[in-house]
Amino acid sequence: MFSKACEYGIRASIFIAKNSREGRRVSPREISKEIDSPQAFTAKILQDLVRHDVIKSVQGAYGGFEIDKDTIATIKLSQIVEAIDGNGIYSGCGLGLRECNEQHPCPMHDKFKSIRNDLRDMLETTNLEELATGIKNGEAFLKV
Amino acid sequence: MFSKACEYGIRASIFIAKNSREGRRVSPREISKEIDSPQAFTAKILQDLVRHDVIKSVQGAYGGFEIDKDTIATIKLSQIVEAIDGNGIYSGCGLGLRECNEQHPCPMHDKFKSIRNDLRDMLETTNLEELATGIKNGEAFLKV
DNA sequence: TTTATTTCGGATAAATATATCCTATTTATA
DNA sequence: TATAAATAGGATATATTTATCCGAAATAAA
Repeated sequence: MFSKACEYGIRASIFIAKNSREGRRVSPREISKEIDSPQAFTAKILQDLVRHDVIKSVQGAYGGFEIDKDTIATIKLSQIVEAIDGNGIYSGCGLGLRECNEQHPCPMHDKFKSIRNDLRDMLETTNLEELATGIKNGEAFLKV
Repeated sequence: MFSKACEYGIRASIFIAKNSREGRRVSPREISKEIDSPQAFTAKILQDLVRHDVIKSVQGAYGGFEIDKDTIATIKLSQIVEAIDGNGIYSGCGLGLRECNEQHPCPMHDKFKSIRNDLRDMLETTNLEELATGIKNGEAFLKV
């Protein structure tokens, strides 16, 4: 469904959100340890998310990654997915046709449309705040 | 969502189904032309579908690919997807956790579950017969 | 100002997915 | 039986994704 990079990116963002709420900046080392992902690769993805204004980085000693406390609830999953995988997952054709729409549909078009829309709605209505809360409460996990 | 191989595989299967209904066997050359896919690569995927008993091949002169007329309506999209991509798309965790279930859920687990289930239902209740009908009636397309 | 720590970014490697090429094997028909 | 046409399958090439390594730049604190 999502690329590895995107999976790591979402998990990392949730972990950063949880720690930012507690006022803690985190490093790629700590992130990759807590979400069980390759460190250097995860660092690249984090830089990507910084460039897309999903998270913030602070360079130099005592630096790390963080998210402004008051924006955590405004960051939607769709922003992370679009930053890393683009929006093809919920805008492209399920059978890979370049042009697929009501006027020129692929055979799966109608059946696929509702699933794609549900996926888009879910990504656009889920924010980092609620996901981070699940982790904090110990109801959900970021690894294993 | 699906791999290129899987997209080609579904489109090819629909094209074969449409032609088999009309009693015509088709070659990889004709298939790849009609679904706009790379010929040799498509041929590999067809062999895969033969091994998984989704389609049938007839070797030698006047051979080609076909589907028994009476089984066309029984072949579900899920069979094609599983043959090529496996069932990870609607059984795995959205965030890539090896173990993700009610007892040990990822933060997206509940929200993702319904979408995954809808996708699985769609793939399991859609058969080649109905998809081929759309093509035959000119209501749907396999390329562009 | 020096040092230790940390992100940034380029280069490279490894793994996987996608695509092509060529030959062997099969088989209907002349 | 010979031939032509077709799938089967191995070898290889290319592109993309995933992953690692290393040095440069930034920065807080000693």
